[in-house]
Amino acid sequence: MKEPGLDLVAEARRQWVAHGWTGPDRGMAAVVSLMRAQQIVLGRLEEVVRPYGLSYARYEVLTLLSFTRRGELPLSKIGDRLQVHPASVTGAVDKLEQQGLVVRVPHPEDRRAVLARITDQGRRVAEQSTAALNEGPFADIGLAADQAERLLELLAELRRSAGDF
Amino acid sequence: MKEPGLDLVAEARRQWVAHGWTGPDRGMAAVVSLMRAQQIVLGRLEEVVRPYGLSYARYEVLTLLSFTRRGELPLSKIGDRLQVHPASVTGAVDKLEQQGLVVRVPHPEDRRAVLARITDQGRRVAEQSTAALNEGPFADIGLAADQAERLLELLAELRRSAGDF
DNA sequence: CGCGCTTGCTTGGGAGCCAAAGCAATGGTT
DNA sequence: AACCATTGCTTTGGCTCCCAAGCAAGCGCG
Repeated sequence: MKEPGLDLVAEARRQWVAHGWTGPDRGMAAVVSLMRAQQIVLGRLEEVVRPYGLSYARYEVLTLLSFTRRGELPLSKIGDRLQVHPASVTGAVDKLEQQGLVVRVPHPEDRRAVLARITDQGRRVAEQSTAALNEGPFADIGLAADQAERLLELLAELRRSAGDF
Repeated sequence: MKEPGLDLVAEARRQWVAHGWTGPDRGMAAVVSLMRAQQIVLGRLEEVVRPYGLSYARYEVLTLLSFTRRGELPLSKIGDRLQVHPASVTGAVDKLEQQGLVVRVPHPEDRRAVLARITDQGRRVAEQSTAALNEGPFADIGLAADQAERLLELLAELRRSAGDF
């Protein structure tokens, strides 16, 4: 047994209140919950996707490409859509390229830009890993459907108020 | 202006539905929201805490220590409470130690164990950074109080069903 | 007693993210 | 046409997290 039975977030919140920090205690608890939940969920995703030789970050890139008309996108667009730093995109594409799931091709009009294009093998891997995610973590995130929907709304509200869209 | 006005999560969900993946689309959207929200929130926290020479990870360690009776804890306990890998704790304590916010002292009974003890300076930094967080991100996470509370509950439920406690 | 499993920490390596700097190509301005 | 700010990508370096391996100390069992 390694289960302390205690909710660490509730524990932290009690500390906050005990120190007289009532008010911020709610936000603190929400923040800590968020971090922890993300950690758990991401762990699951990585697990599911690993057998396909992917990390979740690279899975996102691959899937994004598979959704585009021509299967290609400038790296900058990838960064925009996925909300990650250009350097991260470079790294992900490097790895995907050396795995043969993507190739870099020059942009036909803008010689500064580079397109990442998904390969046939890349498409196969994208399909398979998506299927695995759809059957696993995406099918059940540990909440009832209406709860998941409500969570989604609250997170959207949080993101909205942070200017995410 | 660089605001596309579009919610990228809603966009992804549309793609899912368009591909006939209805059902998992909800979980997918919830997961992606969660990741994005965490990214946003963590970014805020790092920002607030940086002026004190801390990262959020190290802030957590420091605060945890400040809450204990004697201001010290074996590294293993820190890992348990914060739910992070032992190697991460070693790294965080290394850094805190070289910043003079913490010292390593031998465990009086178990010679394998090492205690991290917060220093006076560490306490000051912990206080100040906590105050900053309490006035900033913790006071307002971008949701009304009842919404934040509801979010907290949903995340707790998610964590619970993942066996987090 | 002593062998062996467990526990506690550290080290080394991989991967991700970000910030800042460098370089090339663009494109608007004068 | 010449200039210079902007854009697109890469590189380097810092930080976090994890895994796996290594080593020391504790503990339990025959």
